[in-house]
Amino acid sequence: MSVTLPPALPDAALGPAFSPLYQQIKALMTKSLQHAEWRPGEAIPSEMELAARFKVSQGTVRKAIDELAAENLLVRRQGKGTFVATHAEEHVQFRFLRLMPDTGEAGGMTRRLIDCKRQRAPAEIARALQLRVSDPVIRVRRVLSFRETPVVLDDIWLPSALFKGLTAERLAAHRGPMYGLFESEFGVRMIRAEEKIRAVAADAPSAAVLALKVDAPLLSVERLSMTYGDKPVELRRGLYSTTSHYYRNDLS
Amino acid sequence: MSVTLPPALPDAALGPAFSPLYQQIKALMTKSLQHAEWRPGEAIPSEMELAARFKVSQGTVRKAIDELAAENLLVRRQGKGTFVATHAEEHVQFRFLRLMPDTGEAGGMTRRLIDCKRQRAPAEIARALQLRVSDPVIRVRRVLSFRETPVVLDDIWLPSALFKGLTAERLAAHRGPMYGLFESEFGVRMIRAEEKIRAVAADAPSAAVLALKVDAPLLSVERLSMTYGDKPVELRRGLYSTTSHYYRNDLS
DNA sequence: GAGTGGTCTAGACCACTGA
DNA sequence: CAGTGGTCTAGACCACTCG
Repeated sequence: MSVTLPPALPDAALGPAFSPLYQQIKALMTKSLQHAEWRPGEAIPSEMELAARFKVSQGTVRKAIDELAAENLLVRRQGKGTFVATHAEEHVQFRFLRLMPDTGEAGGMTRRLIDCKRQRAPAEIARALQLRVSDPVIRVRRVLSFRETPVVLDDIWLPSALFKGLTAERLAAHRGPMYGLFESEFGVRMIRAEEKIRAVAADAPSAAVLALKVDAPLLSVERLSMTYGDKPVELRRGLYSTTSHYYRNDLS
Repeated sequence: MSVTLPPALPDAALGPAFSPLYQQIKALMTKSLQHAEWRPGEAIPSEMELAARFKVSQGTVRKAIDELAAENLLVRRQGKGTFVATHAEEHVQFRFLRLMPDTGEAGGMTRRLIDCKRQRAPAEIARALQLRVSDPVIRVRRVLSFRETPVVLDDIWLPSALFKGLTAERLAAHRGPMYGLFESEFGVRMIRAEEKIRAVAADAPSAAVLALKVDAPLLSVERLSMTYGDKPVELRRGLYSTTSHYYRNDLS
């Protein structure tokens, strides 16, 4: 590998035009992940092998892996190897759902599918997902319950183009987190997400599902999830009942 | 420095009992920060100087600094040096306040102090701040407004022992973020915080201050802030109006 | 014991800052 | 220009896992 990149344009083009070697390696490795050369749950080649492949030192590969691990794309396990992160594992189940019960541990949520149907993307949804208006989308509604008590009402929009063949049956049959299904069945891996949180009053249908009074205060959590290259692939609006749960956030 | 630590107890005591050199260096540097040998905004010694002081290689110091920078305790500036992070700077003003206007940029918030008085800690506050019940605390109430519109009502509890001499006058006189004042005037630096977020209905007094109707839905943001050693030093309950703002969170 | 990631070193050179 | 942090290398050794 060379440290300097050939300039894509004459020097007139601005910009740093300098990228450290390990960043170039990181970009190459990200492509291997994106193109599913390495699949979720599998081990990637050892640091030594990668160093040989890219013709750099182990330390340089290491720094690239460090950053990918910091971004939760890879997981290192000493003595075993470096693995592609997956949403299927137990201990990462609640990386995206930040709702905690007032007392006790996270987890123990049960899912109930309400419906799953195809429709045309409304303007607002299309814009968020970078689709054309009236492009086909799949809309999923479901409820999460904690010990028989409904706590979350989710309304999920997915681009049909990426999730061909997703049906209510397949959703209902699936065990484990939804992002695990997306990953294993559709090759769509959620990397990061942005949430916008507001307080709203429950409307009649939502109140009914969540067993609350109309106008009860609810957390509205609008989540836009991105895959590789910051491409948005899911828009989700959750209504969270916070009578015995809270949304947890760590600032640092 | 030696890599192995002398065992504090006979081998019967469990535990890894192995701490890498750079972690030991990191701990020493954290103490220098905690004891104000290096003050917010100032430069710490160069990597070479620290390597000489601790009798390790530059790379080892570097790794320690890397972690402290990742935890926002230090800030690296290429060509200039490594600096102690501070809450006084512009670009970190909104590291802790995650409220964004629906349209436009963050910032532009004005503060108005409602009151600041001494009282005895109620049980719940005492527990969170790890004080004894009825230990003296300072309670501050204030409003944040965005373009003349009140948006946040904060209720803040501080242990009197740490903030001796904090008065309404000093609070009112101060420009810039409150955490900047705590840092420069009281030597208390907020390192990280945990927030618990719920949706609640506005009570009459809160509604009046925020110019909303009674029972309007509000975000209740309960923040526990910690200083070095994860010692809790502030409990804050904010009520956020989310009619034209939202709480932003990034998941990754 | 062989293979993995994790630590540590010493030295070279690069990019950035400011006097 | 000297001094800072940032990158890269080559090699040694350590801690962990598993057969």
